[in-house]
Amino acid sequence: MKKTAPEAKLLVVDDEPNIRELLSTSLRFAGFDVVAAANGRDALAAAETHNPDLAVLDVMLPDMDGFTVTRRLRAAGRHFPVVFLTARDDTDDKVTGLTVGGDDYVTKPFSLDEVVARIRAVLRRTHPLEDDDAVIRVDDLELDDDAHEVRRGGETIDLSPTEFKLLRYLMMNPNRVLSKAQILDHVWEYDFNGDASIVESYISYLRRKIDRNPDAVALIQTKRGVGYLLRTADKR
Amino acid sequence: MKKTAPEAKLLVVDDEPNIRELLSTSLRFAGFDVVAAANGRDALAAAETHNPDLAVLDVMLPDMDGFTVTRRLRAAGRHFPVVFLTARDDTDDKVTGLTVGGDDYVTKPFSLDEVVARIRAVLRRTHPLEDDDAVIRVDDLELDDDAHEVRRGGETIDLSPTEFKLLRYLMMNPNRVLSKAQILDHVWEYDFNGDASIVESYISYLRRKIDRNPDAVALIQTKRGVGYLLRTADKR
DNA sequence: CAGGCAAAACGCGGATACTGATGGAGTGAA
DNA sequence: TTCACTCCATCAGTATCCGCGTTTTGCCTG
Repeated sequence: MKKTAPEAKLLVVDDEPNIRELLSTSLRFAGFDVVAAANGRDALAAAETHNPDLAVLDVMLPDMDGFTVTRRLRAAGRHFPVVFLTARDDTDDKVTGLTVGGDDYVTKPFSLDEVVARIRAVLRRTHPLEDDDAVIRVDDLELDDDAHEVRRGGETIDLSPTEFKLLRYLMMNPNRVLSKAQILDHVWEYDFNGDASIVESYISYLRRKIDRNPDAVALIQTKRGVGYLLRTADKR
Repeated sequence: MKKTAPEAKLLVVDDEPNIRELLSTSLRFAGFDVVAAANGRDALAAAETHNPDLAVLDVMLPDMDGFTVTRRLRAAGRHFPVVFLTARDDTDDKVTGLTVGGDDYVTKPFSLDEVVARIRAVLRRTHPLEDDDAVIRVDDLELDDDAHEVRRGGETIDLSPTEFKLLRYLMMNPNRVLSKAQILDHVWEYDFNGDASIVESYISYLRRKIDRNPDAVALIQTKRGVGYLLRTADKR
């Protein structure tokens, strides 16, 4: 997994231990420096102590809701951005105002890769200094996260949301075999309980769209019995 | 979001914590340097201490009204412009006279993007030095904020107020996908609690007026499942 | 070494749910 | 009245996921 150049410090706040662990672990693995808290009170204290660059904040906490936490943080002079976690049905209609300022939100159940991508996007917007680009490149393949657009050799390729997330995951890990289980864990929502054959289907969809030229070396390769791999041309 | 080049310092005064927070956060993100106050007394003190370039001032404050605050500021030799926040049902005679100097006013409930635009407009008028232009251009599309006018290829296009605000938001963020939630948060008034499908309607209206030529590449593009995007032709 | 076998991967087709585009009705304000 | 705005219903087009039959591949055995 590509690391963010200067490691940003994140504060993860969720009362469900499973989610908190899941997030902490994968964000840490993504190269972030992670501090976790289980409720609003601890979150405020942790913010004071660690002064994070961004917070991932569940809106439903046992002691106070995420908005209150945010308001108190801001009142205390902490102006780092927040990525809110909300239940899917809260968001569709009611809860608004989550994207004000540099903030953003992700609905539960989320896919891990999606959360990482959103966090990176928010950090990119609020710390525009770094030359950290929204575009990932592998060979003549370009994936632009801001525009949500994929090009191969300049040609725009149209992908469905899941195809896009899958390709992004592959492109973040070029020349590394990714098992179907890994792909499921990162790209699909964490409560998905279908089987891994769905990954085969989506790999097949992707191949049809990005590896349509049968003469060229395929970017997506199968490692039978192990997983899949996105290969760069200049690799051996 | 486009930032203002030389950061101007703003004083935000409102007694409702939510509004104060909402404004502070989004103005800060818009590139301003923000100081906030909850009442007239604190506002006067803050003006002394921080010497802002502009104040955003609620006319209804617990201790004194916004006009009194302004009068005292002026008496103290502070002549920075003020953008007043007023209730929609305030009588006209109260509101007239607000715009006499370089001042302006916005009615509550406001749209965040609208407030930012008005503040920029006032600053533009009072600090004409900066090469900060009132005209946003994307391809052959021009939006003139001062004249409140939109042209495509020289041809003037007539838009309703909401259509105008929506287009402005899109044009301020070219080549970036904007979700319906983001659009609602920035373009609609903060107390709007209808659902996001209204955005679809307005996108549809805009397309009819702006992308009426079916042969040309559409400026407004749909990213299914993600949001909308205003595309520039010269995409790298 | 050839042939056969089984597991893995693939591709297709279809059920189902969802998303977005659009037209029209209702409401309220100028 | 007319214009903006909002909401709703409908329709078409997509996306997702699963199941099943086919193909490929690696391996084992004779």
